Amino acid sequence: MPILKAGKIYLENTCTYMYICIVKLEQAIQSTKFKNEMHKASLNILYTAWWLKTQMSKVLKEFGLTHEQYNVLRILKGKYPEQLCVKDISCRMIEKSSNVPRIIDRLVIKKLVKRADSPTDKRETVTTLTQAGLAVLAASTESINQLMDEMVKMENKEAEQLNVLLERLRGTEV
Amino acid sequence: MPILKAGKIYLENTCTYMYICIVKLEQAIQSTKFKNEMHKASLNILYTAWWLKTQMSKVLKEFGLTHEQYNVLRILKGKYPEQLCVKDISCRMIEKSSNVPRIIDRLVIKKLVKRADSPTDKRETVTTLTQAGLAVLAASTESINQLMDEMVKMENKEAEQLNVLLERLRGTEV
DNA sequence: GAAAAATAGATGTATATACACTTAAATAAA
DNA sequence: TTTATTTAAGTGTATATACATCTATTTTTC
Repeated sequence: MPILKAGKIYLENTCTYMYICIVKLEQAIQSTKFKNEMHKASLNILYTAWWLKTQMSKVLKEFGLTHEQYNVLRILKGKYPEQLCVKDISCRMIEKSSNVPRIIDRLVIKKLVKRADSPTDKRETVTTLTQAGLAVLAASTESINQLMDEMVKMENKEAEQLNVLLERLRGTEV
Repeated sequence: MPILKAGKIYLENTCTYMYICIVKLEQAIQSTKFKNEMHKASLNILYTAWWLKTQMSKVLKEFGLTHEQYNVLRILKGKYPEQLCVKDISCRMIEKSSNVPRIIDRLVIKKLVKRADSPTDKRETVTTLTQAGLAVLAASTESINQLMDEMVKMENKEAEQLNVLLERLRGTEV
């Protein structure tokens, strides 16, 4: 049962096309022999993450954002209009070792966020979205959601099952 | 049913300990509201990939290797003693946009691979593992396999199911 | 066979990652 | 209260990513 045809999709928001390309892991990394299913699953996760990131980055580029900058903006939105310090942003990042101060630097230059000294702790700096930041985030999120809907056609039940298995892989008791 | 206790594991190969830490996605990225299960699954994949890479990188560091350098060594091993040109390595990489010439540069400096001009096409350069490269790869692979066995305790059937769902997410007809 | 197009790889730049180190401020311990 | 420890953020460096561009070949087309 085909769930998505390879081909191009049109993103109304940015008036651009994206090309969807469909490949099995074996084709994608030109390998057929895996130590076992678990080893194959690890490579499959790494490849799928790269694939997701690449597709999303293409959309975000239209808005002058990188994947990590977008992640920071979304975290700030989650608590808006509250101001968040660097460590509160860091601990919510998907990739924990991201260098949040420098990502904020670039967002400040683009005037998408404002940085200020914390009134309660002089070591901390706090950051909030600007109006421009809110606008760019809203528009880019719309395109990202559209991309996801077009790109990933998966039953809700399957996605649930996938979440269970990923938690299980990481050893979480679910 | 607990499948893995959080705690430290001992890697005999490098005589080092690694700490295993178990967290659910909601804890890991401090978020409980997701647009839908599919959106949650995407974040879960990105987070799990980062988690896998981080754990593996800690082991590889003992051998002075990065995750990408290790990937190139494994690709070369797959065809050893055949010499591979840059594009043949690139198309087998998990992350396709990796800059293979520069990764090879660093492996040449470490004397883990040899680079030569291709006899058939003057544009190409071909690369093979050195004896040192083979040795480092064998030792590091042993540690990586040990890590995987300790870290990820998953039934074969579950891993199979995970592979099916990841292919389905990417739209591959399986 | 000569000109045009395509390909392989190298190189340059901005951003990000991973990790060590520094500084200033807050907290804990003496 | 003075010192020691911890914490928050920023800085520095090597490597990697994501692109764009350049050069030297090879292949295609006329």
